[in-house]
Amino acid sequence: MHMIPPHIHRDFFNRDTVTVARALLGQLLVRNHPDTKEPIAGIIVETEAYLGVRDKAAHTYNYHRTDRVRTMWGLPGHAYVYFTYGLHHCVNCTTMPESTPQAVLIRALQPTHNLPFIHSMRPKAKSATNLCSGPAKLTQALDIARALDGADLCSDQSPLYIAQVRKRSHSTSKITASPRIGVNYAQEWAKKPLRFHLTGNLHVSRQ
DNA sequence: GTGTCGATAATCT
DNA sequence: GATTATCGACACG
Repeated sequence: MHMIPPHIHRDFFNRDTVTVARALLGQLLVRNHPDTKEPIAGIIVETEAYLGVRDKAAHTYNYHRTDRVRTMWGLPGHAYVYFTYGLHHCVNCTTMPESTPQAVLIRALQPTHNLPFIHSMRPKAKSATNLCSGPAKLTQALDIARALDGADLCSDQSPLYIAQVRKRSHSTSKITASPRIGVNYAQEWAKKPLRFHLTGNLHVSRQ
């Protein structure tokens, strides 16, 4: 595509987590990778809110605090990257002030920048809408792993950051809310509408 | 298009 | 030793 807009301000993340999850839709996730001159990026089209110590689906439920989730307890606007299912990485944006361990999981991107790199990392993807249509697909596509845990999302010098495409108050597309994916163990928290996606977008993990 | 199932290892009990 | 904020392959039709 074309020029990448400026990086987002930390205040953006220092807000209610559901507000951030909705406001992130339409913004750009940008990866500065040492092996490629051009940034790799895509529009965020699907997110989930994880509401910290009282949310039974959150990694920080019941004040859980170990090395893995250290980043979630820190400042807003940082990448919380975790490894799961023995195979996959997923990336979150931390929200709320320090010591309020909440985050937004990025679940899908619409690729916009450096498509050759994305295709090289996802050689078996059968269609353009299958490149980044899931939380572990997009970390494969952008080569995001545990080494990026704690990266500052509010600097264009960072290996991973968010660029602000639209103003926080101005919505360009309709947003659909639905239950989060893969959290059936979380009892009453499994049904809450904490997943958000751009209505009708073809790059989401599911409609 | 749908559904089922195995892979695989860090993390926590 | 059990669990897991997933994916891709394969079987259907």
